[in-house]
Amino acid sequence: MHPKNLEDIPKAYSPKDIEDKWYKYWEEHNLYHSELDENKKAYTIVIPPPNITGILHIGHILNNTLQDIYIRYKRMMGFNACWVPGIDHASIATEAKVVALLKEQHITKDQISREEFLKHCYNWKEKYGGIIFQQLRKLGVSCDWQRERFTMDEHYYKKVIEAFVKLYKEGLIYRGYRMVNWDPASKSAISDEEVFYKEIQGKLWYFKYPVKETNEFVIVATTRPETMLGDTGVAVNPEDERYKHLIGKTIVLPIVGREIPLFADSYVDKEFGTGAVKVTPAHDVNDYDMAQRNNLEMINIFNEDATTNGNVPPEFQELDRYIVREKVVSRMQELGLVEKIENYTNKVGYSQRGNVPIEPYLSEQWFMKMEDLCKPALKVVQEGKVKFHPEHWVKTYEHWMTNIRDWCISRQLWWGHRIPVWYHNNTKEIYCDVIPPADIENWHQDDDVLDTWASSWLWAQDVFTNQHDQKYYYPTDLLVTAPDIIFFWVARMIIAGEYFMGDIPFKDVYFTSLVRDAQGRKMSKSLGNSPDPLDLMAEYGTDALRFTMTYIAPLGQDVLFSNEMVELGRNFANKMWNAGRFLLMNAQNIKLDPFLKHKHMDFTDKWIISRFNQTIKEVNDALDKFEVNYASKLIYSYVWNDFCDWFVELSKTRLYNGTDEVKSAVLSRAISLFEDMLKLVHPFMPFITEEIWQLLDERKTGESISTISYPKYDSTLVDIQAEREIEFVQNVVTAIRNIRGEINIAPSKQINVFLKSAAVTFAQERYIKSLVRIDQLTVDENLDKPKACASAVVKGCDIFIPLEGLIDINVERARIEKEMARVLNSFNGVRKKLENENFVAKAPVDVIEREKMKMHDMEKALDKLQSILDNLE
RNA sequence: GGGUUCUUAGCUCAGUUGGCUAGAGUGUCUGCUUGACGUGCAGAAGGUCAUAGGUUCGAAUCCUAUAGGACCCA
Repeated sequence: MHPKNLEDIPKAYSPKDIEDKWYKYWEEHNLYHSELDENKKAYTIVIPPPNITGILHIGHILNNTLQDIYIRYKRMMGFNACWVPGIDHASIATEAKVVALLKEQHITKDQISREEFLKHCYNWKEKYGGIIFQQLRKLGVSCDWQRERFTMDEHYYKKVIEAFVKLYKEGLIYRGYRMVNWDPASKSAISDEEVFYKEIQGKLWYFKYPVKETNEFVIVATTRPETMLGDTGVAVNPEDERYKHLIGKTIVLPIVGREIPLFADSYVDKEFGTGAVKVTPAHDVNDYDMAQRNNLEMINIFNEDATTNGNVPPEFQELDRYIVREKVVSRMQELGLVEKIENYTNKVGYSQRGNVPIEPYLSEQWFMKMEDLCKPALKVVQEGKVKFHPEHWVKTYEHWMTNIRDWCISRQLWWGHRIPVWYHNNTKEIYCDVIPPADIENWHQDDDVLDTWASSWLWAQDVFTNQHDQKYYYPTDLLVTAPDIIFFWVARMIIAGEYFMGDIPFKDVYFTSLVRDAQGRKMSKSLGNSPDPLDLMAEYGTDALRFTMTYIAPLGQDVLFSNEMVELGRNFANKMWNAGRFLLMNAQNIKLDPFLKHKHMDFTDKWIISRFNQTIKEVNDALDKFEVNYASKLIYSYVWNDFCDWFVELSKTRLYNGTDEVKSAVLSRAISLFEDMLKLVHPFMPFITEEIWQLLDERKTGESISTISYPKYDSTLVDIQAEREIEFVQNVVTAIRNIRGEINIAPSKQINVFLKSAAVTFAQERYIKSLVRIDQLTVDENLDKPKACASAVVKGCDIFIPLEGLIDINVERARIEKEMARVLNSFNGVRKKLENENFVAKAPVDVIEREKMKMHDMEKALDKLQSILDNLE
C-alpha cells in the first residue's frame, strides 16, 4: 500500500493542482508520442485544425473530448494511437485581424509591401497561434505534440502548391471571368459556402420604366434600386398576357437614359411583383444567366469595395452602395417614376468572415472543376467505406455532391498559399509549376492566394511529412467534427484523398452535436451566452466538464448546455473520489494480500464481477457504434449504482465484522475491482483516474493508467445466478426501506422483520440485516402473519414488520390497497393479452411464456396482498 | 419552395431488430450529524409517449396526414 496519510486525501475532490501535475507528468514522460511501428496497428486521428485566431469555446470541449476518449481508449486497447494536433492559417480570417491591427497603427495594406504585411501575419501567428494549444492541454488531450503541424509549414506549403500544379496540368483548374460572391470588406472573392443568409426587413420599390415610342410604362419591382444604374434589359415571362404586346420594344432607362430591350425569358415568375423584372447582369446571378441567354450587355457599376465606379452618371459616382440607393430613389421620386414602396422581408447573402452583404460581382478568378472529382468521393460514402455517424448526414452529402458547382479557389488576399502561376510580361503566356520560371525577371506571379480550404483539404494526408509515416498512418481512423463544415472540409478531404492518394482519408466521421444555451439559442459572442470553458474547468474541474459534455450530448442532436449542468460531472468525480477514499481508509488498518483476491468469494463478489464484465462489453459496443453518450451513461450507472450504492455498502459487513483473512480478501478484491473500474473511466476522466490510480499503489516513474491495458471482457465471469441472488436482496431491502419511509420509522430505531420464504441463504440474511438496520430477522417458510404489522410482498417472499403501537391500521390498509391497485392494473393488462386468441396463436412462444409467468407472479402477489388485507387488525 | 431532423415526467433527455409494470439526471416533497461522500444516503409523488388515422396478436417504436420547433439548401 502506498504510504499515504489520510490528510492527503481531502473529503471533497479538489481538481486544481492535480490536473496540471498530471498533464506535466504525461508530457515529461512523452507518453503520447507515436512512432511508426510495423508490429502494432495504428489508430490515427487528425485534429480539425483550429484557426490561429481561435480560442477555446464550449464546442471545442465536446469535440476534443470525444477525440481524446477514442485515442485514450484505443491506446489502452493496444493500438499505436496517434493524434496529430495542428493549426490552420485561416487566410481570410487572419488577414482581417491583421488588417484591423494595422489600422490601429494607421497603416493600410497599400502603404506596405506584401512581404512586410506577411511579416505582420507571422508575428500574429507567433503571438496568438499557440494560445489554443495551451487551452487544449488544460482539457487533458493526449495529442502527440511532437507532431504539431501548421498549414503553412514548409512541407505542407509545398504539398498545397504541388496539388494545385497537378490539378492545373490535368485541366481541372482553370481561370475564368465569372460572377462570384464578392466580399467588399476584404475585397476578395469568396466561395458559395462562405456565404450565409440573413433575413432583412427591407423594402420593395416599384419603378416605372417608360417604353420608347409609346405612352406606356412597364413597372418593375426591385429590392436593390441602386443596381438600376447597371440595368441592360427588362424581362417578362413569355406567357404573360399583360406584356406580350411589348416584347421586343425598347425601354429608356430613367436617370441614365440608356436604351435597353424588353425581352421574354421563362425564368421570370409571373406572380412575383409586377411580373416584369429589371435585369442587371453584372450584379445578380440570375440576371447574369439571363443576359447570357439573351446576349445582353454587362455593365459593372461597382468598385472592389462596392462603391460606384465611372460607369454611372457623374453625380452617382464613387459613393457607397447604400448612399446610391437613397439617391436613386429620391431622384426617381422627383421624376415621378416611383409607383409605390412596400415593406418586404428578403434574405440577403452575407460574407461569413466580413459579416457584410456580399455583392455578386464579375471578376477574373481561378476555379476548380468539381464534377469528375466528386464522383469517387460520392461513391466511397454511398458504399460505406467512409461511414458517417449519425448516418443521416449521408443524404446531405449526396445532395451537395450531386449539385455542386465549380469551386472558386482564388482569393484577393496576401496571407496564404500564393497561386503558383506566372504571366509573361510580354507574351502573356501562362506558366504554372512548383518552381518559378528560370527567367523570372520576365514574369510576374499571380497576386492571389488560395482559399484556406484548398489547403486544409490535404490535412489528413499531408500532416505526415514522410512517405513511410504517410503509408503507415493513412487512411486515418476517425474524424470528429461539427456538421457545419461537412462541405467546406469533410467532403473536400474525401475528394482530395481519393484524387491524390487513391484512398479514403478516414474510415469514420463523427458529427458532433451543436452546443446551445439553456434556451436553445446558439452560443454567440454578441448574446454573451457563451461560457468560457477555462472558467468552467476552474470552477468544476476538467474531468467534470468532460464527463458532463459526453453525458448530455447525444449523437446527432443539438445539446442544451448551462453551467449548472457541470455539477453532474463534479458530483460524479466526487463520488469516485470518495469511493477511493473509503478503500484507502480501510487499507490503513487492513493488510492487503493480492493472493487472497480470489478467496472468500460470495454471491456479492460474483455479482459485481459479473456486472463489471457486462459493463465492459456494453461500453465497448457503445463506443464501437459511436454512442459515446450511452457509454458514459453505462459508466455512470455502474460506478454509482452498482459499485458505490450496493457493492461498497455490502462489503462493509465483512470489512467490519470478518476475520482478518476475510477482511484482507474483501478489501484486496474491492481495490482490484476499483482499479479496473478506473481504467474503464479513464478515457472519459483522465485526471482523477490517474490521481486515484497512483494513490492506490506504489507506481514506477513514468507509469500511468493511460498506458496500461484496458480491462478485457470475460464472458465466463458473467454469473446469472449471483445476479438473481442480489436481485432478491435488493428487492427485500427496498421493500423494507419503503415501509420504513412511508410509515416514518426513525432510522435510528431497530426493527424486527419476519420473512416468509423457503429460500433465503444465510449470506443473504446477513446482508439484508445490515442494509436496513434490523435487530432480529426471522426467516420461516411456514410463518403466520404476526399481529399489527406492516407488510410487503416481493417475488418469492412475504415481509412482515411487527410494529405494535406504532402503526395505524388505516394507514397500512391504504398502503396495501394502493399496492394492490397497482399490481391489479398490470395484471388485467396481461390477462387481456393472454385471453386474446390471436395473441396466443401468433405471438412467439417466448413472449407468451414470459406473459404467463408474469401473470402467475402477479396473481400470487395479489392473493397474498388480499390475505394481508383480510387479516389486518 | 426542396431536404434533413425532432416532439416521451415541471425541466434536460434515454428507450437499439415492434414484446417485462415506459427509465435516468435534475427539480419538488418526506426523513437522515448512518464510521467514503450533505458535491451525500433512503423513500415518495410526477407520464393521454404532440394530434388524428392506419398496419399488427401487440405501437413510444413502423406507415400516412396534421400541428409545432430546429437545421441545411435554393
